[in-house]
Amino acid sequence: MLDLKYVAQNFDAVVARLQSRGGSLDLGPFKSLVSERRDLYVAMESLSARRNTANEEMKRKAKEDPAALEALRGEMRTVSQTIKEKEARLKEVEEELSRILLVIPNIPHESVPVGGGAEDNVQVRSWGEKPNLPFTPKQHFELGEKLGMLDFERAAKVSGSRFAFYKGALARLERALVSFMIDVHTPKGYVEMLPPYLVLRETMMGTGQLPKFEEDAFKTVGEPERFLIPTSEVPVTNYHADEILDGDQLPRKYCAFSPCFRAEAGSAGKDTRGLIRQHQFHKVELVKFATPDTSLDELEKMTDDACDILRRLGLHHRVMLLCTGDMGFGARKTYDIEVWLPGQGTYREISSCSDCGDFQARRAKIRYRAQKGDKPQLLHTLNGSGLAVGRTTIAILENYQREDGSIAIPEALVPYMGGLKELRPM
RNA sequence: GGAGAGCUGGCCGAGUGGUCGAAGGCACCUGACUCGAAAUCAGGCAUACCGGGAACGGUAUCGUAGGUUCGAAUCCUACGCUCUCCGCCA
Repeated sequence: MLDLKYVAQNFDAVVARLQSRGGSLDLGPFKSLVSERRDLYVAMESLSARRNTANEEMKRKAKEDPAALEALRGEMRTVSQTIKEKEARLKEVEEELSRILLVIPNIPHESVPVGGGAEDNVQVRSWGEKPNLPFTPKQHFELGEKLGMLDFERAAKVSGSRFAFYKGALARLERALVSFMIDVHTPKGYVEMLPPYLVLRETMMGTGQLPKFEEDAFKTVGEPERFLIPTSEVPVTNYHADEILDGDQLPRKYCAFSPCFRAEAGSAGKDTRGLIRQHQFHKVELVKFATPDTSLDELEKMTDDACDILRRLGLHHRVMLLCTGDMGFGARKTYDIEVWLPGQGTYREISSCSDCGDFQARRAKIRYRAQKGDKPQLLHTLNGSGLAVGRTTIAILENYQREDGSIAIPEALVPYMGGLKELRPM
């Protein structure tokens, strides 16, 4: 959420910056609501001040002058009534304002290239090379099914489309990747976290998934309603909601494994085969809480921490700086890491690392105190996949495939696989 | 799910209709004392918004939302959360 005062004071500049993200932006009656809000506050405050002084008088007159007390009581009755009416209107105005503010995306940082979509993203670096496979590489789902280790048909029977059963050594590989990733991150200062997978509406509001993207989330029935997390960014970022952290404890770094649940509304027909786009997948997420002056630097480090996993697995990848039109709702700057998939013959996103500035912190009320005695101020939140586990499994299948359909296991994972060095049909 | 107790400032905790933004303590900051520190003493110390150059003044906030009242931390209603006991359960 953007700062009300900031938007009001820099209205045209803000609108211009937001339009670079593309899409429609309707700030509606924002400006008139802001001035009405202000007028209401002024009126209410002077009425309240009047009531408070009258109450002082009444305390005294209660004993000395019962007649005057009655007169005052009558007057105050109407004053109180007026205050209540103004209060009611103010509530409406504020609700309307926050309805508007809550669906405004973050303002892109000035270092973000302006562009309309993925084609305007800028490659900032790459690592490794495409593997030189002397045969026509297969896609991961074909490899997985031939191994007898991926079963989409039975998953559809049990759960509908966009689900999968992993079996045998491939299930173990997914589990091994989780442990491996966490073990790489924690020595770098990320505190391991196992978060709740169901969260309240206000938690989804805090990180920006709601109110705008409700159709993307799975929701439980019954009271209170809860949402299946689309990423552990949601519970972990909100872990510090309504808190004031000490400046000398920043940055705080967390690393959380969780399944992620996404309705994938609006992606009908996209990536329908295989593991690329499922309703449920695993992710190891990195979350940081940083001071405003360090957050961009922390974003660079976080992106590199995510890349480190791919380097250790020997997977060729590139880092893309997203343009204004391709960034997520809460981000002010985002790097996507794209891994090379030989079977698909394309790069696919395997991680997305974002600096959200104070956008989420304002929603979730996460602040810090730079020095003892200083005023609390909003901190900056960052999050990034480190990595999407299912897509890492895909990358291993496609990059380490052999002509006979077996899969070599990257050396770094062998200890996590109990010494197993390859996947063979079961 | 049932019964009971509770929810007050960074923390602990007093406060049952006006004198309460809220005693006292801890923590923290400043000053005195000290070579320095500890101890002690004095003072300060919530957040947000509005007005003001500032000093300062105003308004709101005692789990949340309503209600009663001229006036609510205090009374009433609902809800949430925490703790204890019982039941159930991986």
